[in-house]
Amino acid sequence: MAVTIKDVARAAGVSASTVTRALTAPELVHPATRDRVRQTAATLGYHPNRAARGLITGRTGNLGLLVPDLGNPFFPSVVKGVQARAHEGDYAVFLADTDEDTAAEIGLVRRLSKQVDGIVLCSPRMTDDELRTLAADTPLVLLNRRLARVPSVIPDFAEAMRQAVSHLAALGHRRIAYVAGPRVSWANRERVRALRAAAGATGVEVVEVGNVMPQFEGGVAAADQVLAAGVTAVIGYNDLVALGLLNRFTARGVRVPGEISVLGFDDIAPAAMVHPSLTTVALPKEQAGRAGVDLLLQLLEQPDRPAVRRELPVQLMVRGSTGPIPR
Amino acid sequence: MAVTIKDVARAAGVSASTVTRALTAPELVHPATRDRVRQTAATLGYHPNRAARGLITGRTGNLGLLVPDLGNPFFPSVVKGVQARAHEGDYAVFLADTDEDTAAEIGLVRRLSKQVDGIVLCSPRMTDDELRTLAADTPLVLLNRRLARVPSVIPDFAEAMRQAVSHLAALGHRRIAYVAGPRVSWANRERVRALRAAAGATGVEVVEVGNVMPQFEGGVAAADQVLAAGVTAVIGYNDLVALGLLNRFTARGVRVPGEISVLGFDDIAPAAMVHPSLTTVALPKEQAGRAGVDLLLQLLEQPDRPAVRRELPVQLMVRGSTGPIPR
DNA sequence: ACGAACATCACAAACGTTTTCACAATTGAT
DNA sequence: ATCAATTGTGAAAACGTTTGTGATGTTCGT
Repeated sequence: MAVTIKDVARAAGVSASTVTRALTAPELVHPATRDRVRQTAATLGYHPNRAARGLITGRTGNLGLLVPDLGNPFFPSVVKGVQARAHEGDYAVFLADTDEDTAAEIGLVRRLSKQVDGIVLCSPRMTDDELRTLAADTPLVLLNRRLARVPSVIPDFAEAMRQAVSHLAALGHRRIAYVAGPRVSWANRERVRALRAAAGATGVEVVEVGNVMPQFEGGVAAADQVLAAGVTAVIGYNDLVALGLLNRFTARGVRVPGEISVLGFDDIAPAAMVHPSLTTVALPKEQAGRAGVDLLLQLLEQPDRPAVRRELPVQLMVRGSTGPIPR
Repeated sequence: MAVTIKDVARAAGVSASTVTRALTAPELVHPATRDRVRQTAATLGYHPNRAARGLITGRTGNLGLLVPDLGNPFFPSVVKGVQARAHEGDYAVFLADTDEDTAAEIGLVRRLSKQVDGIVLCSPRMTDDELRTLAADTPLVLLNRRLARVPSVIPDFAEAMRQAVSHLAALGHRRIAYVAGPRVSWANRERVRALRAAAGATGVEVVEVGNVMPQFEGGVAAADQVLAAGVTAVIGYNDLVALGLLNRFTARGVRVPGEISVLGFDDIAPAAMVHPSLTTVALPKEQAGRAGVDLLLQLLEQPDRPAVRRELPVQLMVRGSTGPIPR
């Protein structure tokens, strides 16, 4: 059926091993035969069978990517970045969605790990120990999560919160709310810490409102508590939560930013589609995906190099949902 | 390193072939040895090497999925459905994003086709002929596209437009605009046809406004033309376009639905997040993904069965962006 | 009690590569 | 002119499975 290496060998009048070398180790064969082999391979439309190659080399040429929820536009953006970089390196990408389910997460990693050379884990929900166990078996890179001795790429949370809080402080806000994401989310804990630091430095008081799912509905659910807290601004765990807040405020007739300012995190597309548009701290999503693959490919080439930790820049996007405090 | 079939064979005191049969053709081995083999395989944590298996069986256990743009929330939903159904059937999924690029689309299919048993093509932009050529080489299932002799799953466009137009007609609208999507989009052509039929049957006049990219920006760009066309309602090619229209209308101070009603297509999550929320025709996204995999698995089992064409039900979601005509 | 049919299993070949090893031919140094 | 080193190539083994064939022992009908 498909054209194999033997077909090429026969057509070019050489042995199979020469064909292999002509294609993968050009310096080992005579330039003349190399060109001839490559030529016939091209005309015959030969492509090496990756399964056969993988069998002997132990490499699949595939990467795995796990995300907690494709329904959050944040993750498709990351996926795009991963795809782009992976294809450049001639890797294909297995994608799996864990639906925010920790158990499913571990199972999927185990399953994937047999079929890929390495895995990019985006915003994993599992514990540090579980993570470390997996990292011992499989080359792993973490996105939005930091763990000793495992390569990771994370946004600059501290700077992000500094920008957010400075912006609100400059508008006169002195008492703000933070709607927290899932308790198991490392990113949430990190944001809280960064927020406290930034708020402390600026003399802004922070009220924390319960843990919600990192979704639109979570924001809707938290909105009334936020209003009851007597604050003049609120920062959502992420844009979806902030959009939920915005939606509920509008539905209740609370003017944004007239009566309360709303600030998000991520800068997903819908943030710019609503009215008022959402002020948010933009995280480099595609870039994070690309960086993740970069680190993974490095790890595959030099497995015992100390783990790299890459921190990505962030940028506050000032839009319509933040304004001066009510006077 | 990893535990192989020989390890299991040795531990169970049988030959490798017996191990294989105990696991894949249980009726061929004695129940006692079958159980013993399975038991030792389990305790040793044996999992067959898929590359090796693929080499001999010619099957990879992998599926490919191509989508035009992960940035449109419609597609992540489809991806979720595909994933879910594929994992049930013990298949893993290669995902690729073509970025609305026809050339990339063909290249990616060719590349993927070597590594998968079949491909789900979602809203492909290539021509019928190109599609047919590919379908001759690789098991293919089409989503949102119909083509003779190729299995496909499509929403019931005719019914969708009937529901949309009836809704608007009942609100008194007699002259409406349609903002068209990409000219190369089969779905766009199909929607136009269905819209004309529905409008003709209801006595509603339709104004078509240029072809735009199926994105938020496309809707924003078309909004002013729509207003200039002197219509009382507008249907967007999809929700993103409709959200763009909505956004621009709001920015210009045009009241929705007071002065103009807006209707979308798809029912993506952001449609319910904006204010006013977007009336739209919901397409079964996850279900479409699942159905696509269903058809693909059928095709793999019975390659020369006549191609199935599955039509999925749709549902108008009436929300805040449509209302009675201005009086 | 005898051969046919069957059940149960092991052996070996095959899948398409890569890689090790060895061999021949050529080159360079003495 | 001789030997060592180098270059270019082929044969064969290996990767971990599945599957065809055949061997052995058992069951059954007569």
